[in-house]
Amino acid sequence: MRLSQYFLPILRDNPKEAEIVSHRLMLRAGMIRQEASGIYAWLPLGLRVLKKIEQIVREEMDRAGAVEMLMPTLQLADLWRESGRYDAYGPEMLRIVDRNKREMLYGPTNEEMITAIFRSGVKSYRELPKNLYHFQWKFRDEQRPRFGVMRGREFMMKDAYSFDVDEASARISYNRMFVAYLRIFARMGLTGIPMRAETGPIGGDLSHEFIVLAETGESGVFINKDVLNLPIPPETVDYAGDLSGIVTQWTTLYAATEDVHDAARFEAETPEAKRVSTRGIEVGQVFFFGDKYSKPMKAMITGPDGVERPAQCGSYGVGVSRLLGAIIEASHDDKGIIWPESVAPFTVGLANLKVGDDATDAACEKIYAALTKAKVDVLYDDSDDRPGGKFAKLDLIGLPYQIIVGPKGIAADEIEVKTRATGERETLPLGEVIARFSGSVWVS
RNA sequence: CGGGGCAUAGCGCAGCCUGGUAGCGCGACGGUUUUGGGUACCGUAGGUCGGAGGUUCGAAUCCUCCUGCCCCGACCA
Repeated sequence: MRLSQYFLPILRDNPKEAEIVSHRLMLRAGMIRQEASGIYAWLPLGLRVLKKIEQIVREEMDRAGAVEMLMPTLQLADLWRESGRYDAYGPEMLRIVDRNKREMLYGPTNEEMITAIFRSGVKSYRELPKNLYHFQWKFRDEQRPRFGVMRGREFMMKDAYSFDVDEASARISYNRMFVAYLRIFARMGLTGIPMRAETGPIGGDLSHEFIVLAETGESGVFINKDVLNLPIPPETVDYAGDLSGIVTQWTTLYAATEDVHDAARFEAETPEAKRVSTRGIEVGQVFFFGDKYSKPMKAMITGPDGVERPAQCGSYGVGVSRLLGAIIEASHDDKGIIWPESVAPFTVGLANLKVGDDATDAACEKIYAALTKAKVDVLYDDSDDRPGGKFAKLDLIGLPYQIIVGPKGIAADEIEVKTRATGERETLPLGEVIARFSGSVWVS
């Protein structure tokens, strides 16, 4: 992409409304624009990252055996009356009346709808288990939106719903999601730590929140720091096999948010030197809730014994739009964002330091064409901005690699390649730069 | 939802107390400079002062109401 054709409204000053670093950087880097309190337009650069995150989640969900679909944002109030939640949900739910005076709502979640869909299509235990998911915008009319996309009113969420014949098999479904979540966050360069969460009236041990550690996080957390070094399940993990060993490994060491924190137990289980008390951002949650919706909504399954029982269900959320904020909180410096390569909006930023100089222009065009052909995402800064401005802009938007082409370097057949994360620079001849980034053996 | 604040040019702000018809920095645009970590100089454009009403000869400025936004707390993916 040529910057001259792109839409990248960089802000040089900090907008006064942005308090925390991820919010400031997203506004300054031209990723989002606020349209109303807690509601954002996703500008081209922000949308690219959102899509990258979505794709990682999709790949891991599919790998774990879940099936993608798409449910609408608007739902009928009557559906929510079936579960009793229409009245139970407070003013957080945005209620809408259509032209025919039908009561509707902008969905804050989809348990009711998925249960209705499921019950119309599945009747027998032979068709189970099932896990259906979608990516969709949700709306919760928060009393106090803040922190940019980390706590907006409109937000993108991946929500999955599992259906099983009994609790034992539901536990297997739960474990699959648990393992998939470990991989999802790791692929984004985050350590998503599963923590004991409140299970509400259902009880049991099948509820975990996945938390990314960050000083600016909204909840206090207490962990045994060894949990940070546990192994992430590999891509080849067998989702058809027994995953309970992995789940046990990740749930044995102490890790809990302040709501469920048990100080006495923390101290008893965790050597003093290993105790860490910090803050975190919730980026996902896995939850088994049994027949909470399937029972009142009569989503019945006939078992092998011929008896009908409500399906045993769980739901599994990932805060997709919130993850942008979480990743930036975890990965930035005083110059700007440092994107992990897996979610970066572009892999390479190509800076032409002297647009109009024949040799520099030609070298940039050659690199741009070669990398584009090799399917490397390149943002080519072909503007006539000052060199200093280009450097600052590339550092701000945080692309993993910068290829810097100027007349001085070209004269010596030297092109500078800078790695954003480390600040490391090396100079290479043009041919090697192209080979390095377009070769199939590229090592980052 | 309780408490506190803000609203003046694209962004950040001054002017308001003590009414006299709007200003600064950055950015944008046009030049000069040909430049390797947001360069310097010259010039230009851009604002119904959030909205409505009121007081006054006269309101960005004083009064009332409304709207939007932010911060602290309670609440939350």
